[in-house]
Amino acid sequence: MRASDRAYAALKSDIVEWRLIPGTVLAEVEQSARLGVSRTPLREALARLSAEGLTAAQTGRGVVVTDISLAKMTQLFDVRLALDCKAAELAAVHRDPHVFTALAQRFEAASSLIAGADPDRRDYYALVSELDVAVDDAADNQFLRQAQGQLRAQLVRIRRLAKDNSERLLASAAEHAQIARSIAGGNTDLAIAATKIHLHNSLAHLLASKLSFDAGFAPSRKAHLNG
Amino acid sequence: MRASDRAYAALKSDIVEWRLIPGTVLAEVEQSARLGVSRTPLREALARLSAEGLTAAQTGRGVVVTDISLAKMTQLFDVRLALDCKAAELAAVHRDPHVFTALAQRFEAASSLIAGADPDRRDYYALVSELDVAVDDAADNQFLRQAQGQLRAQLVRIRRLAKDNSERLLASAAEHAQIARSIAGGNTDLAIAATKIHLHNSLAHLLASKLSFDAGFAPSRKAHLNG
DNA sequence: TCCGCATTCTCTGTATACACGGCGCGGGCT
DNA sequence: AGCCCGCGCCGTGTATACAGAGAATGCGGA
Repeated sequence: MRASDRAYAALKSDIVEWRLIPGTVLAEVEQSARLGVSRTPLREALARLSAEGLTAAQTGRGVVVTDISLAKMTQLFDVRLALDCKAAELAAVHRDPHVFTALAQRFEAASSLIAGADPDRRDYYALVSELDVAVDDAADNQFLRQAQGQLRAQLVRIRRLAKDNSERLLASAAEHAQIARSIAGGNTDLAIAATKIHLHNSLAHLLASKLSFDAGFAPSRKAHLNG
Repeated sequence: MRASDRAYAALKSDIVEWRLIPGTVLAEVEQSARLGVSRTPLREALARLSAEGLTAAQTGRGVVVTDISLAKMTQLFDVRLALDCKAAELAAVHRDPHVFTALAQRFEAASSLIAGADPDRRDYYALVSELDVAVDDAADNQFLRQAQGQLRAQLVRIRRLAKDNSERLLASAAEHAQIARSIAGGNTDLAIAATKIHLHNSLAHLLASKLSFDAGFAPSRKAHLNG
């Protein structure tokens, strides 16, 4: 694997998992030393991250990890609403029914995943990713896939803010199961409706979590600067 | 201005204006010599172009200018339908009525622009861009803006394939006027409907142009390779 | 004559050295 | 004592040198 790919993957992982918090300045020499690559591939990695919006280039001061405001989360979900609904619509037309029926069944049995010991619920989120990939594959649209990819990087980072209690996750699983069943049935209207429902509930949950997160943990902006 | 920015702008211009046709291999040393920059900033420019989908990195053989198939045009407009409708919807909510009323009036008087001498209709397309920018500004959504930006780069290139006769351009102007008036009126449903109409007609026109273009000018794939 | 292998050549990927610019700090002047 | 100017350092932006990998071509054998 190329050094620039390793640097990109490492930085992206560090950002979405909050090891590098918003506001952190990513100096080239510092990061290249930390990651064990030279400045050239690191610059390529930073350019890719900036194109995805995970970092932003500040004139003279290098690139900084972007922050996530309430307004941005709402904006993100506005675009997700448009893209995910279109993806669900296209997938419902071109889908292989067996694939989505199988996914629906796994979501309907997801309570075992959610009840598991892992506090990060990796098994459950892996299943969600499987559905995302299946929808992308069925939609078969490279532009849609590309646009979705950029949004999902932000989304994984936002997810860490959410208080993922079992209650919400069980509801989320049911919503995903509804989406998968609708796509399996080839019902575009239903697939779109189910997607709208899910995104609405997800955003509502995230906004509530973000409010309590800001209130309880990082009330001032200073906490973002001493990374 | 930075050398990487100049290289990016020059290459992007060369690609969207068909001076570099699809299939052309952009070797780093060759292009860096042609553009008068060194390989490092050129690589950054190529990376940005590849992220936008105007070029694609082929393992070992460098980056090549991507081609535009009928299927890709349809895919592109599927995503545009989702994003432009969402943009129109958001713009209709947050708009400044005066801005869009003025734009609607200019589109209604656009026959003078279309009747002009310029075969490329730059004045008219500049007006279209003004509307795009106004919608983006009114929608006020950075993620939407980012996704739109990537699609529009492809679109400008596709536009060059279209046989822009006065008839279609007059109809297009009327459709844009309808969109602007709907947004000015704050009517989201109407703005979405007008956008759908316009995109449908645009795609139909482009597909017809592409068919005759492929049939009359580049029937074989060889023409893409000797760039 | 055709297929396969090896060699060579070119191109990418990476590292490093250098230049330019901005920002901060310290000293001097008012 | 406060403000302004200048010097120095750190940071990015660019150029270039080097190494490794992949593809094309040519030669030899079947």
